[in-house]
Amino acid sequence: MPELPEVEVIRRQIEPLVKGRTLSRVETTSPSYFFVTPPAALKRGLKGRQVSALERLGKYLLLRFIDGAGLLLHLGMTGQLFCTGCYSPRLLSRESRASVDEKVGRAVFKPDIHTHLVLHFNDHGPSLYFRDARKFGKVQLLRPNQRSARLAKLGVDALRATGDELYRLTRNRKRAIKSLLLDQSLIAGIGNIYADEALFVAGIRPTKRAPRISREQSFAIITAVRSVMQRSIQSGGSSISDYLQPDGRDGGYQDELMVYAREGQPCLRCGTCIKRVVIGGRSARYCPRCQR
DNA sequence: ATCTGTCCCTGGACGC
DNA sequence: TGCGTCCAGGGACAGA
Repeated sequence: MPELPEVEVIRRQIEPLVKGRTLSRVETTSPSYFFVTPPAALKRGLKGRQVSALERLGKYLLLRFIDGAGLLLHLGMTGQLFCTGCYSPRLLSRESRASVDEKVGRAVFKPDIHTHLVLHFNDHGPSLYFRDARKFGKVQLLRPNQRSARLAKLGVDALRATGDELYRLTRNRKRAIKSLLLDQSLIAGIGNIYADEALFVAGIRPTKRAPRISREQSFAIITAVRSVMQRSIQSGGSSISDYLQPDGRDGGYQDELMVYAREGQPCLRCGTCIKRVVIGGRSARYCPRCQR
């Protein structure tokens, strides 16, 4: 599922592709929970707008237009952004998602029933496709100077958070450290994968209560968050369930995971069986020996 | 402030 | 092989 590193990989690939271009036509599926802004209003509001930048805020993407308007995107759990012509062997697993391009003999993405938003540009260059099988994603059009309540709630970006900040956040809060790391209003961008991985690297058990985290441990956690995420961005993100890069390639970080999705398997450091525990309704994986 | 439960949704895992 | 059932999981929100 897309967390900060995956969203950042997407941003880096898509921004140069769309910057400076003007939207000509927008296709959508029917109104649903997915569309914070109803499809009809989206189509009206996007047409003719010129892209100035693609920003990332936590796990959100904000497509900015030169007049100050913006298109806010959240990928939820299964959201994917693709560009025209992207291809992947994985796209072949579902016939509806892709067709084999006869000329190049490979699986090229083709919009299907789960492709809820398509952005076409007036230069007839590559289009942008937002596919989301579970519709946990979100699309919202922000008018010029409209403040987004969703963005306003976000805490400091995970790549910019400091050990001091985390230490301050852990005072006077009784929750488990894992649940605190997942709280987007405190630190934005950390999801289940990177919370588990960072806590492993920092050697801290996810169930540990926030007030019991020392200043030193706060620094260790933030350092781990940063290193794990930067390494993941370099390798193209974690292709765990649905995530693919916009050009269709798999990420590489799923092969470097130490605990996430490794429940029941031996710890790669000490051989102890990786355990799973539920914290705040979300599962957490950890090594009982390496993490105290 | 925080915790719990509910909802949104569907593919994949699992049992028979 | 095939069908029914269960469930994960980010985030918004309501209610305790």
